[in-house]
Amino acid sequence: MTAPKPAAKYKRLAPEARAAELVEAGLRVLAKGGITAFTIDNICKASGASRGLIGHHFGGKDGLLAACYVASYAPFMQAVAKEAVPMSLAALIDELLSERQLRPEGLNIWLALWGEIAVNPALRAEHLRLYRIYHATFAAAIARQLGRAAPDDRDETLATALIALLDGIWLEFSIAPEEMSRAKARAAVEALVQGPLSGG
Amino acid sequence: MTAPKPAAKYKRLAPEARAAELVEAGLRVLAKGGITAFTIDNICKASGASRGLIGHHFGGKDGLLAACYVASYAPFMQAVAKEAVPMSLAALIDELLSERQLRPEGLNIWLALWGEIAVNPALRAEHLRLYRIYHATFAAAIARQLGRAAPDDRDETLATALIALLDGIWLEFSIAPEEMSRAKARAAVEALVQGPLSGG
DNA sequence: AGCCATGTTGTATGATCGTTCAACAAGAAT
DNA sequence: ATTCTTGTTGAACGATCATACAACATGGCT
Repeated sequence: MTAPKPAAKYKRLAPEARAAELVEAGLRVLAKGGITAFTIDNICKASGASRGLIGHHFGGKDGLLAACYVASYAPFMQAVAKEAVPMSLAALIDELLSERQLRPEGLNIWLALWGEIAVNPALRAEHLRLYRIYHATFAAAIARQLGRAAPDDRDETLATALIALLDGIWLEFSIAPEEMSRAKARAAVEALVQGPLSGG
Repeated sequence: MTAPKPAAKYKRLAPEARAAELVEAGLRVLAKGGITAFTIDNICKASGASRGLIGHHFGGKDGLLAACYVASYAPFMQAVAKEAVPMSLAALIDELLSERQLRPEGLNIWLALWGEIAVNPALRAEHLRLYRIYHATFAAAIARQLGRAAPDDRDETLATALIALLDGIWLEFSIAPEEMSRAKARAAVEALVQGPLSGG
């Protein structure tokens, strides 16, 4: 018999890998229980890691929360910010109402994070930065749709309105899925958008 | 000299009056610090009452939170549900974007409550009940605007869209007041709404 | 003036919170 | 095989959390 190899007590990960696992666990916790459930204990239990790790990798709970925010914005930014191949407005809306983006779990996360953005200055700064990119992408797509080279004031306003509309839809979809389906969302957007964007 | 009247150690209130004070204090706490700050200690400090009172009047923290939700919905319901004198759609929108309704403090409260609605079944049930009234009022106003006696499917869809749009505007207004003013809000609503509601 | 129903207080309690940190071990380097 | 860097652990800590409850005080009542 060879000497029994002692089972490793834990797996050692590269910092980025461990950070990614913690962010994922944090998002899972947010999806399930909102910001109230976002505690060191819950996150570590969800991740299978020990309590010291969040402090070690993110400096504390707030650091992890900010990382979760960035991570949950990422899919939207990825969908939106393809500068090389600018999407049409219809494609942009389709993407944001797709199953990939409009998912109740993801929206619970957003809801929890929004509540914190309103209150947490560091998170708000990060939100503003990302929002402006998001808004600019919409404005550009609208301008393109209307045959303009660059967005004018009216396009900016439409972009604001469209983002607000989509945000509101996400909101209803998350708060009360009983009253907002993906089909209803599409119908709602079409009902409001076709006027200003086709008529000119 | 007359005998010095000993200063009363506390003021005794009728249950409804005390409950109202606690709800108000709870809303103030939510506005300032979000759901995270919604603690017995903070609320009692804000209200000037002692810690036992919340349990006594609401059965616990959750009971007070539900009461806060109802209370913060009240102004909207009041603005919206004037069945005796149905408002025009324009008046309805005007009211909801007025200074009386669209205030950043109030919206911080909504944000905090929304985050809980998504997670708290009791709160969600209450939300559904109130939302349906809200939605019906919008649909009726839209139908009236379009010269119909009762709302059809298209009016229902428009009501959904309009509510989502207003929710989204409230959201942006609350999260990032730097990017959403009352004027921008009006412009955004007009930009999207004038098409389907004037053209027919 | 005394009684009494009940609104109010504040301490006690146990659970849970975020953070810290010294000891530990994994795994690459040698 | 040994060394060394550093990712990881988990107990300890003080702060704060929600709740319960026995003692207390108020204001109306008689």
